[in-house]
Amino acid sequence: MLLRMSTLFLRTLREDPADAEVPSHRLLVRAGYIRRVAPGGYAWLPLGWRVLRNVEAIIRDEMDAMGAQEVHFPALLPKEPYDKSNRWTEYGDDVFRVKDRKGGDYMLGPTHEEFFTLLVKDLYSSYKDLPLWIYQIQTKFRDEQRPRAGLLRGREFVMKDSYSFDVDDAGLDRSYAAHRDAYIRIFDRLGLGYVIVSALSGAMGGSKSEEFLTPAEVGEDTYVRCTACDYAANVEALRTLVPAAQPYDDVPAAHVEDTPDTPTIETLVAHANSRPELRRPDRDWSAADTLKNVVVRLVAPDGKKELLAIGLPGDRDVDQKRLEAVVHPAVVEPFTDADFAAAPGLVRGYIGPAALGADRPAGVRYLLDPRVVDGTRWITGANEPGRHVFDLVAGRDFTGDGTIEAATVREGDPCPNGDGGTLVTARGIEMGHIFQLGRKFAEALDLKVLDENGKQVVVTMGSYGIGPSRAVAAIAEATHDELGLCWPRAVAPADVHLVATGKDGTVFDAAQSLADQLVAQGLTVLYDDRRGVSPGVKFKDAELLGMPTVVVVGRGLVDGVVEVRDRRSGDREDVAVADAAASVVRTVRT
RNA sequence: CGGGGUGUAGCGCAGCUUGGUAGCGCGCUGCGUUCGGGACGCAGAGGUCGUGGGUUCAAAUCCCGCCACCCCGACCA
Repeated sequence: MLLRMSTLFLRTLREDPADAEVPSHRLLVRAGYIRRVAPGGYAWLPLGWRVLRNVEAIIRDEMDAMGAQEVHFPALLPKEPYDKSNRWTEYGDDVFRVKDRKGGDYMLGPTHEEFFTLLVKDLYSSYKDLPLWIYQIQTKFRDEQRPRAGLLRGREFVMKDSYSFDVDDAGLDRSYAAHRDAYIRIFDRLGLGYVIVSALSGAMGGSKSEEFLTPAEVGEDTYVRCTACDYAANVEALRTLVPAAQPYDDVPAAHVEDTPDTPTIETLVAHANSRPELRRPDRDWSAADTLKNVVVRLVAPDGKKELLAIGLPGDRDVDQKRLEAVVHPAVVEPFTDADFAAAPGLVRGYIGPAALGADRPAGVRYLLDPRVVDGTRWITGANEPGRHVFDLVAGRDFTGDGTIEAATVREGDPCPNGDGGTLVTARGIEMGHIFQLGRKFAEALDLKVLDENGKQVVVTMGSYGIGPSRAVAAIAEATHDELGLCWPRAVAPADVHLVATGKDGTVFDAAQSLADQLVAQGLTVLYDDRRGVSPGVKFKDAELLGMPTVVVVGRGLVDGVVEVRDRRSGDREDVAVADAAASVVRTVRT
């Protein structure tokens, strides 16, 4: 394949586009790989399209190799199957909905669990047909609240989604493991670093799930990993290490104290430490000795509202993102001043478990941070202004309705494996997500097969996604340098960028001849055959466009050499013209 | 949805405070020179100044409304 710069549909920009912040977005636009056509929607230009197709080819290759079969669905999907899984409601405003001329409801597919399930139900009815793995590479639509960073978060994007169908849980485990292995091979081939982290299943429901994250500053996911073991998790899915229950026989009975003007944790701690009779004998009070109770309102997809109180150590906050993830598909609304005014039982700044215990206001659910185990003693609100309770013991003086993982995660927190390791945090781009769905969709849509005893059994499923369009951005993000893009060989739009410099016709003849030889060897060559364009412009473009190998035919030609450059390292080497083709082919193939 | 910002030529921007016939750089066209690190000269093409209304002899500029986009906080491949 030969791409000629003189006719390639490409315009590189000398300056950064004003609306692009993150490097991948900036460079992909500047280098003429993509153009924005709508918020969260991009046109792929020839070079960008080639990269996307290269990424897809690697994914397709590994999916086929593992034994999955490619199919393709419409993006325009009817409502009925979504009603059965309840997702027509659950998706809320996150999807595009359209009506046909007869008023029929449709959704632009954000993912396809229901339809794969129905297709299998359509055709299969025996355990002998399973396991089955089918996938597609398809355009998905989500009405993101805020598209950003170019391809990293679009409203229209490309996704490879695959689905596994098994007759039992052991089969699902095998299907999940097979996909996990295939994903590892895919990300290895794409040439970018990744971590596999435990994740929440979120909108998909189901049990086990893991994400493949590429570490990146601009990533939207925060994850933790242990310094001592291989534990890694999205912060949303982090399990807090639960301390052992503590004895409390020698803890005095809870006592209410006047604590004027202490509406915040800081003022409360300072006050407690300033009163000799309240001081601890061994050390100062700290924020971690207080129990903070935060009230929020949950709104379910069907509009039902519920009050949720969260009790957590005062040195931590409620992490909005973790909370939303845990209560999904409900959304979280703050509890406002007006709400407090309407709920006299809840005194802002002084809410304590007593108000949330047996005689709490109707409809309030009270969940505790996992660290609030039986026997822990707390300073907390007494449900009236300026008063707090001391020595309130969990399990003795109050209990919650359960626990909730919603507190902020900090560097240095203990690893949930309890091996003494501590957690460090980092950010990453979600490149892939694999789920054990279980029987949720099969039950909703009545997908059953006969087992070997002739009995009807519900099929168990997994779903597995990779975002190829996001991967293009993530690879650009991970590999670019200050000069421009810098593609790994596996996905580069061309193997070689061949630059002819000067005005001498013999230079262009030699370059053309070299291009022909490389193409004959099966390489894709991006040939800068533009006449009258200065060498500086061509070199800058070559660096911006980011082919892994750059070959310059120019002033060295009179001495019988061409220059071979490595884009990433910047290394340059002169090679005899006669050996150039063979040398470049060797470089590309190793 | 909350907060901040921006809409002027294909791209990046100035002009707006203080109203007076729309400008700069890049890119683009023609001719000539140049040719290994974003060359130069000359001559050109290209603009409903986001949009609707208002004030005024006169609006990119002042006033009111609307729209769009970008960035920062809560969702997902």
